[in-house]
Order: sequence, then structure tokens, then C-alpha cells
Amino acid sequence: MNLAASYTLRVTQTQAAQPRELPSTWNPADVEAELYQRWVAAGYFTADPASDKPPFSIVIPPPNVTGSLHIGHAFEHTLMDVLTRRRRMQGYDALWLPGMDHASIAVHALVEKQLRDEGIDHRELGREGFLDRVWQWKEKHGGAILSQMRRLGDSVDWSRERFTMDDGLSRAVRTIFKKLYDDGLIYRAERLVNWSPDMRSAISDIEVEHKEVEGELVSMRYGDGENSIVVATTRVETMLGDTAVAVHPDDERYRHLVGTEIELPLTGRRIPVVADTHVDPEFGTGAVKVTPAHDPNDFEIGQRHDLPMLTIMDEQGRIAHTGTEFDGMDRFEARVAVRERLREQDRIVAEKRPYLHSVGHSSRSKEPIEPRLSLQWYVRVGPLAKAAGDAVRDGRVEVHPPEMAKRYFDWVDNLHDWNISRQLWWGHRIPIWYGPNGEVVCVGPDEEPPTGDGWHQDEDVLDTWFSSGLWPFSTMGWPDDTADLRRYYPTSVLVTGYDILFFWVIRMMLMGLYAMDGEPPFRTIALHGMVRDAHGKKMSKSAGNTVDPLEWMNSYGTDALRFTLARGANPGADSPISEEWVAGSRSFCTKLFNATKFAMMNGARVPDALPARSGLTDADRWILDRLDQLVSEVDELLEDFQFAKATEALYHFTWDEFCDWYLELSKVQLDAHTERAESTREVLGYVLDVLLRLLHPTIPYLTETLWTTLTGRESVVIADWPAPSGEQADPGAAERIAAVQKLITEIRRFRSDQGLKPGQRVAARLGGIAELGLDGHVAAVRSLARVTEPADGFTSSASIEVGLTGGTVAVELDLSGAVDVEAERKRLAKDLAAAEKELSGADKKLGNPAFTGKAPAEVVDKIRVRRETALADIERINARLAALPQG
RNA sequence: GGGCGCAUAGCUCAGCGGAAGAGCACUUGCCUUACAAGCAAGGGGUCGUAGGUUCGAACCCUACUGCGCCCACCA
Repeated sequence: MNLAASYTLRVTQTQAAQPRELPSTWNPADVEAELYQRWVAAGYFTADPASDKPPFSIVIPPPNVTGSLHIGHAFEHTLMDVLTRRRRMQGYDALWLPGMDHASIAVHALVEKQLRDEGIDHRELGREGFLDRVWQWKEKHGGAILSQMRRLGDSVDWSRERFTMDDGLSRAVRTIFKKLYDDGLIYRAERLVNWSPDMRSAISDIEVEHKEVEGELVSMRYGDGENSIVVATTRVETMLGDTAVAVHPDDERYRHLVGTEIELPLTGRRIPVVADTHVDPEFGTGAVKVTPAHDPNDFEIGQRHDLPMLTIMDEQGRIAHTGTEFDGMDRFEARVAVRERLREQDRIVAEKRPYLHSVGHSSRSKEPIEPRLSLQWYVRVGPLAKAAGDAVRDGRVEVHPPEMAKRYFDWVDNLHDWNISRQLWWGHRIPIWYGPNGEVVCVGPDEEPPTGDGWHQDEDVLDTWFSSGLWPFSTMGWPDDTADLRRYYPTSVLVTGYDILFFWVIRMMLMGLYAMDGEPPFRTIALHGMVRDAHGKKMSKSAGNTVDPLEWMNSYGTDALRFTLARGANPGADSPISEEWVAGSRSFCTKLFNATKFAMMNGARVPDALPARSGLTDADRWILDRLDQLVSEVDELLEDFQFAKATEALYHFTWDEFCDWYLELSKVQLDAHTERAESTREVLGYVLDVLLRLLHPTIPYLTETLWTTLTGRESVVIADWPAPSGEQADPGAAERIAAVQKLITEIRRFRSDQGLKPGQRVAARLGGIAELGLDGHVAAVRSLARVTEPADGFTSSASIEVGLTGGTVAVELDLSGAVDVEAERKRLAKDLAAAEKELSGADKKLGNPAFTGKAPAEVVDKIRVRRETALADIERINARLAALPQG
């Protein structure tokens, strides 16, 4: 892309029917809603599969239908929007597809609680009645986040909004379930699952959080006398379901007991002692009680030794079926009761309390999960996981930042079969029918389920992640062969947090590769970190350090929030955020607003073509060269997902270079009332045009306001992404501007040291400035450093020498007795010390033959130059010191 | 128990082999007609500790210390 192209394309935009005037101040709230509506109405965000542009696509990580916008969303959406808007400007047919997840468990729990508050047991309503309520809830309260996304400025294609419970997506679920079933990749098995007694449903491994809790470790004696053995447990109540005691096969202490049976207290049962290598003879007593139906380890031991599996709890976690006095007790109640009974029987050998250990909790209901033996449907992930690993290993899918790939492999290579059934009602019902004679039939989406006496459908629904795993293609019409699917799948990039890598990304990889004949769901996985508070702490409700992005948008504007978020986004790393920083970003927006206002007040206009460089000043050439560099830099950084660095570069250019220097220098040029003033207006317009386009993906509202006013064109949303001008850079101009900046800064420092007020004009003679080729900059130096031309009666009462490349400028000032000699002496002494330190450092290096011999020539040269400069400085400063009046 | 990451200015972070950087905070002076949500000037760091490699280390290696995260069925 070159400049010519970028300008030609823009001409196709219509002239905006609005006044070319800016409000006096930047009030985001006044324009945001209106601009967003206009963008949507104009169809800018609507992808077009028939277009001849190259496609670019992102699917949104679907937020829960229960959700509202939190800072994490705002962060993730900002990044996605920056990518999407940039691609759109680059001439891609950009699709960012929005939607929501039905969030099976979350919604089920929410509506269930609502009903409970109304005094209704959801089971009484029945499945149909309950689902009616859920849909009612969804229509009324669901999807608050969608309007908040509009507020954020997300350039999503609303015409393609999807919900995981849509008919189309449900059909995709049915289709892939059937395919997996027919391929033998779905099976039913009775295993231990993570059971939530509160939800009365299985939950998946990833919904289990392990937390350190203070429990107890109780050692108790089974059997009697010679034939007794001591076992330890943190869950005394499960002894009611013990069906063995296990010891290590090589353990001499218990060898005589292996194969015998001992008495299990309180139950009247006798259980065998078995030998199993799983047991660690070093831990505790070296003997383990085995409860196959209530502990994952014990389950495996049970399988190996063909032990009975006694389920001693009901689905709500109450002791049941034991035929003991404990039946009906809650599991925690029973823990105490059983321990007390054992103590009475003198079975307790030791107790450790508190005993810290890790217990799995439901991430949903926060209660300890209960391993429970139950019949569930599983996906056999082995072959799918292999493909998912290979796709990243062979580079078809790129993980960014690359270090994160390790984590991906850790997970994908160690996947267990995936339990996909949930004992809930809200979700995709498992399409399995059972017949009266034990038949099991999987019914595809376009097939009729079997009818007749005794046939019934499985009661359970699928894990939420089952349907979200299909998201990149189910949203595009799969299983139909649609234009969208052909064009936008695989998606270009997936933007998501590293915390969701396992939950969601891997599921999409498994399902995408499987359903789409080996085509992965995305080319690149771009992982970002978590938003944290100002001190890097994790945000949580309990810590009270959460923030509300909407509040900040109200106070500082959406752009300020987005700019702050982008500025903190280093790949894969967590980003702290605080209100102060958002306020700082608002300042940036105000600065840009004022700069544009200034330029327009001074007649800045965007030229059809850049003025010939030969007619431009050094300042013009310098800022244009810097702008070219900025364009390339920002482009490369964004291509590499380096949002923070790209944003930083834009900030620095805008504020420190464009505003602080170019605008100030341009004032001098504008005052000249020559052709120079005219070309300066064009350069101002040109730089702002490019700069606003570069900033647009990050701060869309402000840039739209400024750009349309500046250019009179329709919208920056559909403007072209800037390309470097293609002009030859002029390093000479840059060097001269650097010299001018240094000269001005030195004079300002001197003035400040002398305590001169900014408004106080003093005369100065700039000796040697012409010899350095800076004579064209005298007016600028005088204006920015606030020194006037020497008039009659000028007496030099102070002078400073400013060392510049190629020589020095002697600045003589007429301070008319205003010089503070002591301050000057102090300043010079400080400079002298610095120069001497510099000299000795350089001498040390250059005196070291190892250095001069081994270091690259340019490094040695640099040091030599540094030494020369230091020497000259010392001489100059000494002369100045000598010239100062004594006393 | 395994794995990964981080320790740089008061705070939050860049830099990752050749003179210590940014934003915010701080000090001083200014309402200088784009901007006080601002301008100008300035102070502040033996780059966690101890070794090693190198002419040269914030940067590479080793150990240690302190944080953080992820995974895991130690009764």
C-alpha cells in the first residue's frame, strides 16, 4: 500500500453533512451514543461474504447470558476491536461476530434460586415449566452486556449475533453429537464424577477449584488384636462405605494380613486387606482405607481388586443405604457423629486438628464437591487431543506469546475423557433415547426419535462447553455449507485470556479440527493476561478491589478507558489498572482534541498530496519523517499484538513530539505569513490525518469526531490505514531539529536556574548559530526560549555554551544584573563533576587494551567521541567558572 | 508434589550484552491566547542477594531469598 492508493481510496467517501467545527471542549458523553448508532446504521461493521476484499474474522468469546460488562471484558473487547478496526481500515472484509453463551449451570442456578425465593420448588414446575421460566428470564434480563458492548464501541457485526441455544446452534450440537457417537467417540460409563450436592449434578474437572482447608486427620483402628490395622482419613464418615484396607505389597508389617478379612467397625461388615502398589508405605501407618464409591484413588484400587462399590450417600450428600443410625445425616454432620461413635468404641488412635489439606470445591456453588459414582456420558478425547496438539506443534495454529504454547501442550497432552452430561434442564438435551428393552439410540437432528411404549429421552443436558466448543463454526451456519462458513472459517485470530485456554480454547480445537476435516478454528491464538488492580492484585469482590468500567466510561469517556487498557496490554502478561490512569488517558484525549482545534483554528487542511519536500522547513521534514517511522512502528507492533508498545509510541509521538515541539515550531512558521505558513498548514493537516487514523482503532469516538471535522469526510471507520509516505527521510533535518531542541532546552534551563519568569524577556546573542547551519532557526529559538534580539545598549552579562554536533553555540544574555552568581557557580560545578566523571569513565575504557582490542569499532569510536566532548566541556566550564565574579 | 513466571525510581511497568527509561507521584516557577485535564525546569535507582562467564552484565550461567500463577487422587 502506498500513499497514492491511500488517498485515492478515500475520495470514494462522501462528504459529511456536518459543520467543520469542533465543540469548545471534548465531552465524550455528547457524541458516543450517536456516533455508534451512525456506524451501525451505515453498515460499517457488517461483513460481506460477496466482497472481493480479503476476509478477516474473529468470533467473540461469548459472554454468559447472565453477565454484565466487567473490566476483563472491556479489556478483551478493546484488544479485539483494535485488531478488527485496523484490519477493516487495511481493506479487509472484517467480521467480528458477537453472541452469548447460555451458561447452563449459572442460569439454571439463578432461575432455581429465583423460584425458591418465590417459594416454588423448580422440580414441581417440571422441565417444560422450568424452561419457560428460563426463557422468560432471558428475554427480560439476559444480555445486559450487549448494550454495554455498544457503549464500548465494539465494531461487531450485529446482523450475525448468535446465542448458543439458537435453533441453528442447537442443530450443530445435535449434528456433532451424532457424528461423535457414530464414530465411537461418545460412550456412557459409570465412574466417579465430581458431584455437586447443591446442584445435584455432575460438574466437570475444570469447574472444581482446589482450596486449602482446615480439616482433621483421624487415625482409627480396624479389626482386633493381632489382626488390627490403623488407617488415617480426613473423611471419617466415608468409612461406612469402605470395602477394603490396602497396604503396599512389600510392606513386611502387614504381609501376614494380606488376604485376610478384618472387621469394619460400626457396620458389622468384614472387609479384605489387599496389596496395592499405589499405597505409600512411608505415609502415615502405611495402610489405607478403601472407599471405592467416594474417592477417586480408592475407585481405582477397587477396580484393580474387583471390590464392591458401596454408594453411601444420596444425591444431596446425605448418608444413605448404610442401614446404620447415620442414614439421613448430612455428610458433615455424619463426620462428627461417626467420629464420636468410634471414640466411644475406643477405635480412635490419634487425631490431628486442624489438619491443612486440599479439597475440591465447586466453582459455582462453592461447596466441597463429593466424588460420586454415577452413569454419565463421555467424549473419548484421545484422538481429538492428538490432532489438537499436532495443529499447534506443526505451526498451523500459532500461539502468542509463544511461551504459552507450553501450557497448551501440558493440557492437551494430559486430557482425560470429557464428562459431558449434566443433571440439569437448561441446556442442550442429550439426544439419546432409551428403549423398553435396553436399546440405546442416538437421534440425529433431522431424524425422528423412536416412539412407542417405554421409549424415553435421556434426562440430562450437555456441558455448556460442549456447545461453546463449536462456536467458531456453529455461528457461521455449520453443518450447512454456508457462504459465511466458507469465507470466515478458520477465523483469523482468537483473543482470550490465558485462564480460559483450557476451558474453552482446547474444546474449540478438539471440535473444530474434528468437525471441519482437520481445519483448525483459528490461525492464531492471542492470549492476554488478567486485569488487576493498581498494585497488581487480583480483583475480587471479597477483596473489594473490583472496578466498574461503565462508571469510568461515564466519568472519563470510553476512549480514555480503551486507551488505558490498550496501554497496559503486554502479551500474555497481567495488566494493572487504576482510575488515575484512566484520568491520565482522558488528559491525552483532551490534548489531542486541543491540538486538532489549534491546527484547525490556524487553517490546517489535509492536502490531496503531500507538499514537495524541497519547499518544506526542517521542522516539517522532521515531523514527517518521524510520522513515517511511527506508522511503520505502530504497524509492526500491532501485527505482533504488542498493544502496550504501540499505544505508548502513539502517546509519545502525539504529546512529546507533535504537540510539545512541532506545534510550537509551527507557530513561528505560521507567524511568518509566507508560503511557509501555507505548507505548514498542509503538514499540520497531513500529520493529524495520519495520526488520527493510527489512533482510531484504540480511541474510535474522539478520532471520528476530529477526523470527520478535519477532513470533511464521512467516517474514519472506513478510512484507509496509514502507510509510510514513501518519501526519502532527511536525517539532516532531524539533526538540526535535535540541535534546536537542545539549544532551546539549555537556554530554558539556564533561565530556570537564574530564576527568570517565563514571561520575562531577555535579550540574547546567539553566537555561532549560522556556522552550524541553524540560521534558519533563529526565530524559532528566540520564540521558544523567549530571548529577544540584542538591541542597542546590549551588554553580555552571562553566557552559556551549548555543545552541539559540529560545534557550539555561545549564548550571551543581557540579564542586566539579574544573574544569581552563586546559583550559576553551583550549576557549573555540577556540570563539571559530571563531565569529569564522564572523562574518567572513558579513559578507563580506552586505556584497557582488552576493550579496544575486542569491542566493535563503532563502540570504541563512540567512547572516543564521548571523551572528546567531555574534555571540551571541562575546558569550557572551567573558563566560565574563572570568569565569574569572586565572592 | 510437579511445572511456569516475576524481582529495575515512591507506585505500576518497559528495557534483556555496549553511557539506567516511561507513565503516575514528588520539587520549583508559570493562568506564556490550542490545552492549568496545561507549560517549563528539576530531584530520585550500587537494576533482589552471592558467585561465575565476558574487554564489558540490569541483560547470559549457577545457587539462594522473596513473591505470584498453573497443574496434581497423597490417605
